[in-house]
Amino acid sequence: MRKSVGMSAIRLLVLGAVRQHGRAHGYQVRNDLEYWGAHEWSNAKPGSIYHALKQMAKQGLLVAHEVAPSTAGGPPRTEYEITGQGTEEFLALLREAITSYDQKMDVLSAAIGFIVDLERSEAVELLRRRVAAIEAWRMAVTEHYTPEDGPEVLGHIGEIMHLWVHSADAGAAWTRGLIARIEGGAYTFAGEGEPFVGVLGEGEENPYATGVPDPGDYH
Amino acid sequence: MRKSVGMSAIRLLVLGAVRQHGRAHGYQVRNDLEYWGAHEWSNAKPGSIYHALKQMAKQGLLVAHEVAPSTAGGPPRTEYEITGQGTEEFLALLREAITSYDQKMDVLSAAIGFIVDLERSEAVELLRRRVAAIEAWRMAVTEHYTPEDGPEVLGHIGEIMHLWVHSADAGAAWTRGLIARIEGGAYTFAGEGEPFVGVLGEGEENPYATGVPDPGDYH
DNA sequence: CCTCAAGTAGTCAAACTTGACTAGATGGAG
DNA sequence: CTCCATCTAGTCAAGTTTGACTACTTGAGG
Repeated sequence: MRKSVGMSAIRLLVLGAVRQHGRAHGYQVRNDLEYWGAHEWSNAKPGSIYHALKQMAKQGLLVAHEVAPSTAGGPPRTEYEITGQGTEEFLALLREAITSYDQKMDVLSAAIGFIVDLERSEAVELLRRRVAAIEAWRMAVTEHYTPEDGPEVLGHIGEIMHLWVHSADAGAAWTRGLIARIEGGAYTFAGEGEPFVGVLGEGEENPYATGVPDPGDYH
Repeated sequence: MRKSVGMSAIRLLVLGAVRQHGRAHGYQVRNDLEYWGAHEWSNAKPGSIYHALKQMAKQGLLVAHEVAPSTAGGPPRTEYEITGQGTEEFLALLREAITSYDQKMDVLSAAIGFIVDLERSEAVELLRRRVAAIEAWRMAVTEHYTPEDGPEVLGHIGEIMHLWVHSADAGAAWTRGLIARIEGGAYTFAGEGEPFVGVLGEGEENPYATGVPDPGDYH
């Protein structure tokens, strides 16, 4: 039994991308992630992607196939295939990412991208647990950081807590909305026929590759 | 003129903590950050803190003084003092963190902790710019990711965008609230007399050191 | 006086991230 | 035909983060 590795958006993204293709090389993963806009909301940069592939291959979650020179220019490429253990890990990461509240939006975002790989009922169940987790966190944190001498003693430092609670509430509201949409029949989940295709076909162009400026540029 | 280094919560936190003391050793910084709850909402772990201190000393933002054995047990310690360049960098980081919208809440949180180091009018001005930046980002992103064939074509992937926009809106709302409170006279800013003391005195105990479980534990 | 838990201060290797870089193939302009 | 911009696919060194570990001191209890 392998020790579970810490949550990270890249592992989930890369594992999920390889899984959707069955077999994929790094550049393909890189393109999928760009198609999903993952470079906007996560640290999905080339180096991290190739590193994750190698690492997970070493850990037995993927198997690496050495493959002949590229069919479309550039250096030869290595293809990766997901293993049984990799699939287990993927599902574990996915469930954990949806359920737990750790205010890392990149992890949640990655998980939303794969949520349809679960069955509809489980997705709803996990999202409900998420809401409960957020509420529990909120309660613990407001109780703990409410000084007996009144909130004034915190001064402006209290604003930080306020920010976190505010955005936890926003996260909870969004989650409830998503639950409602899913229960209302939106999207196609596992075992419900023709799944939504979230990957680019061969030679298909990516309409979202460029154009959204880096958020950091807004100032 | 030194090239500006990428935004990171640790650099801002550590620089600001040293600055408040005038002169501080690593363990002191570590304690301040814990007092502010920074270990809850940022990667303020021992290794990162000591690393940041050494790094910034190497870059001339801090000067390291080798100091005699600890006065209170444990190994000898190194004290750090902020330089003129360090102060400049601190203010630059602070202004940048408040103004720009990069959806990294840890950076913003750190900045809020130091916002009273600016003058009230500048704080308000920067926060207004922040709101504008969020709105600009929101507009760019909604326009760019709205397919001509209607939003259905995105499938569940569209939920990711929805999440980001939702939390941007929450961030904007919180920022507006903060602006209102500051304009309403809350808190004590630079040049307004007795500042709020955000550091622990010698031997004073930290009421918030433990007790809030890790967010990841909620699931 | 001895012990041992708790506090003090910091180090370290392993893992991860970043951004720039390499290097071959294709295809269109001149 | 040649040049060069662009795409393909990936590597690499430098920097950063993590969590476990070390080593020393104090002080309370027996």
